[in-house]
Amino acid sequence: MSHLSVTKESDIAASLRDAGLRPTRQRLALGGLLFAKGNRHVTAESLHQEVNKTSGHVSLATVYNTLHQFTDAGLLREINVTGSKSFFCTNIADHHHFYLEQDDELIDIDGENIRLSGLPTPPDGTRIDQVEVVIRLKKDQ
Amino acid sequence: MSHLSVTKESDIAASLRDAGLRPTRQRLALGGLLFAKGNRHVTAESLHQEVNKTSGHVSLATVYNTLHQFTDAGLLREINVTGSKSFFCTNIADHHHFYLEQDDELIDIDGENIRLSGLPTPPDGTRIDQVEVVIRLKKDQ
DNA sequence: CTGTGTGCAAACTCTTTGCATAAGT
DNA sequence: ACTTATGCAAAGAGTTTGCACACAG
Repeated sequence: MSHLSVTKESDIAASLRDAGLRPTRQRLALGGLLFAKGNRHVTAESLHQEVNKTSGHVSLATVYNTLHQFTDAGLLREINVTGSKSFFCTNIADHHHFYLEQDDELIDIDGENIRLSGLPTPPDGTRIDQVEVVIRLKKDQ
Repeated sequence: MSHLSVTKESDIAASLRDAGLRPTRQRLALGGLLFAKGNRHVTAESLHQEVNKTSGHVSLATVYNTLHQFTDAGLLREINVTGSKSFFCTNIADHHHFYLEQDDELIDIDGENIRLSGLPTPPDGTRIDQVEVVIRLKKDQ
């Protein structure tokens, strides 16, 4: 339950504590990469490579664990556009995505711009958890 | 390039030939299951089990190959809602989906009912390939 | 100290691939 | 006959798990 563009390490530590997560070296390193700059879209693999180039070593298993813990804590959102890997998105506000098929890359679309009308009512006994709009883009030619 | 609710085996054979696919026993069996009844959502695994209960044996690799060939031919649409497996949908008209998280199940939403407004223009050099709306549903309580 | 967190390697799921055999035209 | 399709088993990608060791409070 925190702000998104937390820059100072102490703020990240506080967000982690709020989420019931001990601010370990690994979590601080990953949180630093994820929340320092603006909105980002990472995969476990891409974040793993990044953290091991900049901060110290973090194992891939820990990257997976941490991404899921951050997601459960509401600090990240998980997005699935391809059948294989998952993206994790640091923008937890209501928003949608362009997906550049050739580059396998996501681009945020601000949520307030898009309006959906004519949604049918969900089946009985269910409620809407999330509305995901993915606009797949192909490069011209 | 064909109709969806093809019932007769000869029609399926014709659709396959139109798509440049030889009407083999396996493709006819899978096509029969996919296109005989109304709109369906299958996974490779579910279709594999189904075909091996009803028609003769078809290997899982062939089910995968066939699903992709049918998709390339425009007879199916591939949908990704979870990071792991893919769904294949026999409804190739413009439409969207409810996703029942607890049951890992898709439900069609007719495309003409939903209207999206406020879509930003795609980045330069790209064009919209497809707009996918997935409404994730949770069961009450 | 005590309980969490981490790293490694192995396991697991879904999917793709290589190659010999079978089947369609 | 000639070509394409199939089946199997192996390999591949992405992810998860079990367990011993390390670290935070």
